[in-house]
Amino acid sequence: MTSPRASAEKPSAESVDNAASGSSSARVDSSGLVNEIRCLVASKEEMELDKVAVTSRQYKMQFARVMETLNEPPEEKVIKEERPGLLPVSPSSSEDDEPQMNTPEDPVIHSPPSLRAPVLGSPTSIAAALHNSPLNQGGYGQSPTGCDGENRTSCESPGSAGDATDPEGRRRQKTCRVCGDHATGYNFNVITCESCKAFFRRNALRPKEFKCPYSEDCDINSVSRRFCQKCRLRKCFSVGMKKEWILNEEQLRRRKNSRLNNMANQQRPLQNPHDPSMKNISSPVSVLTSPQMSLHSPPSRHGGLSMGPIVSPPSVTTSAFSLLSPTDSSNSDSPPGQNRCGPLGGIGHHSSTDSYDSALLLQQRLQLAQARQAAVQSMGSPQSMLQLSQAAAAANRGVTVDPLRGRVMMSIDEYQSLMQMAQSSNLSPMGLNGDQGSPDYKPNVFSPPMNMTSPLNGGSNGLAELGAGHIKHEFDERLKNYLDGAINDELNGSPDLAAVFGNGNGKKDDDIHPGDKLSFQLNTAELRALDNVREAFSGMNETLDSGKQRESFMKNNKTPTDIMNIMDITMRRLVKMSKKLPAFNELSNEGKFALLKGGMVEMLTVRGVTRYDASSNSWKTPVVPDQYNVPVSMFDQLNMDCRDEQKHRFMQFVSALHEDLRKNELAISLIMLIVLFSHRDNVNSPNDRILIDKHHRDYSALLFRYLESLYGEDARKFQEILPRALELLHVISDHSITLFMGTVKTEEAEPLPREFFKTD
DNA sequence: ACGATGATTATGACCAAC
DNA sequence: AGTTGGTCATAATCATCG
Repeated sequence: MTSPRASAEKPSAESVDNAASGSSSARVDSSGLVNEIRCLVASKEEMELDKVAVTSRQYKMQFARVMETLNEPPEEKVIKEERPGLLPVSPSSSEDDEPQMNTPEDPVIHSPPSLRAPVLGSPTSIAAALHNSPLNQGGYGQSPTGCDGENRTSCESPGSAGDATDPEGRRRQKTCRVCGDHATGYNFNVITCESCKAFFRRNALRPKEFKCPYSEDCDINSVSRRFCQKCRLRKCFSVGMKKEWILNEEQLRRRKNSRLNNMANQQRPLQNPHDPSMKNISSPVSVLTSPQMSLHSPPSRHGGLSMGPIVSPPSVTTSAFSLLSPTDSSNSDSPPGQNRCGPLGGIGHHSSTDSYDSALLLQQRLQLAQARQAAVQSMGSPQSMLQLSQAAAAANRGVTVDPLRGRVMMSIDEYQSLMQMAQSSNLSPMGLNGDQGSPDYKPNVFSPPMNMTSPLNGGSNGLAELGAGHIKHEFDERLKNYLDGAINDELNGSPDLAAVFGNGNGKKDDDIHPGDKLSFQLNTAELRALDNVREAFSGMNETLDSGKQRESFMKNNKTPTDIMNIMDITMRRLVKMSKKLPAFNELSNEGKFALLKGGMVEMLTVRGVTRYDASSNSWKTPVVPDQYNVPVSMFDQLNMDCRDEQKHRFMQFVSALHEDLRKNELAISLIMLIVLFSHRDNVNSPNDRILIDKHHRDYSALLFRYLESLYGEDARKFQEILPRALELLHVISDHSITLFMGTVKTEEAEPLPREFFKTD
């Protein structure tokens, strides 16, 4: 079912497509490339300024206007102009304000007042909307929809907004992982806003797919989220929201019954609830299937548990501690006979893995809870961050951490036996008493992926030692999501973190420096910077559901034209990624274009290395199903004058990068940024050149610090191999321009890659 | 063809329940 | 204290009628 409203609010797909793909006749060589990249740097909202056919010239003028607005700092004006939004916006008043827009074709007028007023009131609002990506939205007060009259809770005074010194301020500072709006907390496994939570709940289980009116890669922010349901829903899934956690009919029925039950009980306050004769009368639900047991714990979270007394702490910050002490268990906020006694009613079934998870989970939650508590108490202090990192790292080692701060439900017997099992293993419950666990423990949040051989531990890890290799990959993912969120939240709230790497606002040169007194432990600014990088690259692996590029991907025998179209996907995503980088946004427009132009092929190549699968001698990608890989033999179809040399260089580059590096997404992301910021020679502006140099150094340092945090002294070996690898990369890039020459049907190839590769 | 009206749909915010 | 679904208000479109 398509939303009439959504379609009405959408910018014209046609105009956007025209703008995004550009007019091939209008583009010539580098100027065409600039236009192409400009189209990508600008988002759909920007295209919406005028509903006119976008010719190249017109678009340049639009772009100049948009860029003017982009260059203005949004916060001040947004607050000032959106304060009136606190008042309810009546249709009449809004019409009075915008008579010139009163046309059904105008998408703006069809938007709710929350969008209309700021957009029309000032172009700065557009900038605010564009700045509202999860990355750029530094704090609570920046949301353009925050004071629009609809979102009343967001309309605090400027002084109170984003005040990181009080817990409430920190809570408000959470940003939705889907759209970047103000988040309320964890919903379906991910920190989201109310709106995305509701959207997900309503649509995640829908049998029919939405259709994207654009090109399947819509940018989702607090403004654009309504434009494309499909991309919004996909984003929800890609950030880790779990449809399995939406209550099913049975669970809803129980919940309803429970409510009725409670209401009935409240209406009979004088009746003795312990009177067995009353029980069956007052409760429509049998005690044996009391919904209280499972309401907040969908099966997938706790694996479902069988008969026996259960413990159901409502959250990690409260009941997790009470679980530690049997005497405290009586403090459960649930009435006796509900949470602590009685079965679950047969939802799901538990496996040994689940049980094991639960035991570890309890410990790890305790560690995280303590660390979080400490972090809240002394926000931003190195100690608290260290504690948080240690707990997170320990959890990471265990891998089976359920990322939820939700409830844990298990029988007391089960809990005790599993605690014993866990304690008898090497995973000591460090953090509870300051013990840092096993001797080989190296505190770090960004531990290498599971499949990464660490020089520090000789390829083993805590989990393997525990014989839990069968634990599902899903938990790994959930752990990552949770840690990302938890760390980000804590960091976001820290008053000491004003100097965030790359945002140009108070960044201190000494924020990142090897040889920190904490040894290889990453400091807060480094953690934050890595988080920024991770966020920026978060869209790179999103699945591709339809579109021309996907069709190219799905072909069995891919032609060079298909290869170009496939590259187009990555190119566009790389532009999007760049836009999310505070460091990139510091540059002038020309500087941005120069970097993208200069670094695109190199970044593509680096990306290609990470996707290279030696066993099948092909590239595999997460954006389409596994079987649709791209064989390296595709080189054989390319320009015979240079294809063999290029293939050889590529394979050299593959072997030049250590396997550990290739498998580490974050490290590869950093390398790509180093590559991106290594093209200052193409830039004229002295200011840009200085900034580019600085960011190049910063990202290089950050990569080394990151590797150092993983491998200690051994990180130097990576530092030694990188220069040669990057040199090789330059050669590949320099020789790539004619690689597709004479092999591509120009009219069928996407324009963006055609700008980088001569086709005829 | 046009405007008025009610129905339908999607969204977002708030809230109670647990 | 955090997360869930329910509920309501709002806005936009569609269908119908005069």
